[in-house]
This record gives sequence, C-alpha cells and structure tokens, in this order.
Amino acid sequence: MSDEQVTAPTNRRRISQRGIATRERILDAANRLTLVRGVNATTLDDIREASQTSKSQLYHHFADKQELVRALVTYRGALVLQRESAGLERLRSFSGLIRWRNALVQANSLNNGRYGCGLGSMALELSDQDEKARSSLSETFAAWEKLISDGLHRMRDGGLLRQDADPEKLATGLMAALQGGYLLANTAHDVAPMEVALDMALDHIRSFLVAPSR
Amino acid sequence: MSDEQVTAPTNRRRISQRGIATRERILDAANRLTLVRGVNATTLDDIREASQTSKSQLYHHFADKQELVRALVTYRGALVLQRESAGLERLRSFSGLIRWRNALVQANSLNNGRYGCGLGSMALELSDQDEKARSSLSETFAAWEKLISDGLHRMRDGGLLRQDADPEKLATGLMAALQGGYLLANTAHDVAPMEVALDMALDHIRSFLVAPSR
DNA sequence: CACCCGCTGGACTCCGAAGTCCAAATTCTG
DNA sequence: CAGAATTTGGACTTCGGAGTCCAGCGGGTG
Repeated sequence: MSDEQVTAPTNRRRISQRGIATRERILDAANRLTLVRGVNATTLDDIREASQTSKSQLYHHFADKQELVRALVTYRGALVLQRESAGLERLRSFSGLIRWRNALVQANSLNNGRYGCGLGSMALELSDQDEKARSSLSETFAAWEKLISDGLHRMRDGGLLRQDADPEKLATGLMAALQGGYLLANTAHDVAPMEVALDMALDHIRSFLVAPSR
Repeated sequence: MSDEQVTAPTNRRRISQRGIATRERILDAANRLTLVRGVNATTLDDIREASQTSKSQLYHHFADKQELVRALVTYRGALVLQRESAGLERLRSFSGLIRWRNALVQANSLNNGRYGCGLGSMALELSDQDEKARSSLSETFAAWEKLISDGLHRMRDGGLLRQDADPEKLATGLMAALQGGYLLANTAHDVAPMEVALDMALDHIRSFLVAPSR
C-alpha cells in the first residue's frame, strides 16, 4: 500500500489526459452522491452509473472502495477549502463575518436544512472506521479554522478586536457552532437552529470588538 | 406496518417477562455496539452475538433491521433524556451550568474525544435515510433543549438572567455548540474543541446574567 | 506508422449480511 | 394437567455489493 494518496497521483505510471478526466468524473459523481446518501449507503455501482464509467475504470483508478473514499475526502476537502478561502481570505471586518454567515445560511436554507456539511457528515461517518480518513478530515477542519482565525488576526491587528481576543479559540467556537448548527438543521429539516447557533458565535466574537457595534 | 413504535409495544399479542428481557438485551447490545461502530456498520449477527440471542429472537421482537434501529433511536433517546434530566432538572444557577458542562467534558475526555454524542451521530447517519428515525431524533433533541431552556427560564424567573434573554435560543445555541464540539472532538481525537465550544456558549449565556460574575 | 501501455467494457465470482423457516422448548391460561 | 401461545435454536435461502478478469480499444511516443 502506498503511504500517501493525493488528489492527482504523481507516482509510478504515466497518466493520460483521458485517465485524469475519468478519475475526476468518478470523484465528482462520488462527491454528489455521497453528499445526499452518505458514504456507506452509496455503492460502487451507483457511482459507476452516475459517472458513466465501468467497474474496471473504478478499479483502475482506485485500489478499492476505501481508497476511493479517502480520495473523496481529499477531493471534497479541497473543494470546501477553495470555496471558503474565496469568502474568507479578505476578511477584515465584522460585517465581512456577517456576509459569510449569511451566505452559508442561504445555501443551507435552499434545502430546508437538509444534507448539512459534507465534511461534518463524513467526519462522523468515517472517524470511527478509517483512521486515515479521520486524520485527513481533522487536517481539513484545522485548515478551515485557520482561514477564519487568520481573518480574526487581521481584525485584531487592525485594531478592531481587543488584544485579549484569542482568534484560534474564537475560530474553533465558530466552527463548532457551524457544525452543530448544520447537524441540528439537518435533523429538524429547518435552517433556524443553524442561524441561532451562528448568531451566538458571532455575538461572542462581537463581545471582543473594541467598539461594540451591536 | 404499524403506525407507531414505542419502547415496549403494548398492542396485539401477550408478552412474557422473558420476552421483555430478551428485547431489552437486544436493544442494550445494539446500543453499545452502534455507539462505537455506527448503526450501518453494525450487523445483526454482531448484535445477536453480543446479546446472546439467536436470529429468530431478533426477528421475533423486531420486524426487520429498520424497526430495530427505530426502536434503538427511542431507546437511546430515553437513556440520554433520563441522564440529562437528572443533571438539569434542578438547574437554577450559572454554576449549575458549569457543573453540567464539566460532567460532559469529563465523560468525553475519558475516550480522548472519541465516539461523540450517541444522538448526534445517529442523527447524521439516519436523517437522510429514514424519515421516521429522523423525526424521532428531532423530537429527542427538542426535549433535550427543553430541559435546558426550562432551567434557563428558572434562572430568568429567579432574577439571575435579564428579561431580554431568550431561553429557547440560548438552549439551541448551547446544544449546537455541544454537538459541534462533540463532532470536532471526535474528529480530532481531542476533547479540547468541545471545551472551547461549550465555554463559548456559556460565555454567551453569561453575557445575559443580571450581575455578571467575572 | 507501429508498438506499447494506459484505458475501457462488461460479465463473472465471491462473500457477507439480511431475512426465512420450522421444530422444539418454555411459559401462560383455563 | 392439557392445550395454546409465546419464545427460542440454528440451519437455510436470498440478494446485493465488493472485487476479479480478460479481451479489446486507442492515444501518445519512438
């Protein structure tokens, strides 16, 4: 077993454009399907059909289902981080946080709270059954929190947040509120708990503003 | 299909003490096993073995796996609510909340954050695949939040919380922080994020105290 | 342009997990 | 105690999903 697995495997054999495209098609289908049904409830035949491929292609590009799932963790993680960094990398103000919150809430309300966070559901589903997937997800969460805490650092350096504000802890709290909000919203089929949770976390951050805006 | 399923079915056929005991043994085994492995990763044979029963007993007491899972949702929900009402029904002070928080953190730290909340993991695993299980879990979460909000109401009526505090929203926020904290702790194998999340929620509640204690 | 090797189609095997069945044991009721 | 119902043991069937195999295609490279 190879010790490392990245989105595009660079080692060993040559790989053609067509191969890369197929691999991508498989991951994309797996990503879409598992988002609604969950990882374990999605079969390889589901993925094969949705990606317009064949059994041999699945096993040509991935050793087995576990490897496919691990690649999917990386794939979805990269998508989330890409989307999130777009919304967070220029964060410098409290109103920016509010815009970020609103975007998440709006996206989630399209499904009445259903489906939750692709990372969070994978985390609960895989953490106890695949150590590599777990640690990969853990790293992704850390990177996501870092996007937030970096923004909070900029706010603190810019004099918006008090010096005793702890960006890392604030980011962790916000992430927990987000994930818990997703979970409750998904269970209730109602986006409201997610809003309440995020507002709580934002209120908490607001309490560290130098000049409380309220 | 019967329209309702409660922990102890009262309808139709007589039921003996022995039957009740077996049913309980099955649910108890299912409860223990699924807590670590998840529902879908636990097989009926696992449960059969752990509960010292046979296939026919499983199918005598439950129509199929789905019914067993639904009964398990009820069973675990009752256990959690029982445990939680013991810790929350006399809540009347902020220090009581802190004790409650400490108990949860301590219990979770015994596993280094692993396994999370039995209800939360079921919620994410089942919400998208069994509507009845989802709504049952949703009700359980609501009941749990009510235990909290009832306590906060008592604190507000007792003059500890300001009148503009909203016990329901505070309870939802606290629950989201708890669930998100469980999720992050489980993924990181570290109880720390759960502590941070709960402390954020408690700080938020603290900000509504009439005479802020600190 | 010819060869090699990555790539593909799809039928096939294998296995484990859900669910069935019935005879026998136990318990309840009259 | 007799008869009826519940409860149980455990072998058996069924089915779906993971993984295998191999013949053949096709595109990049020398």
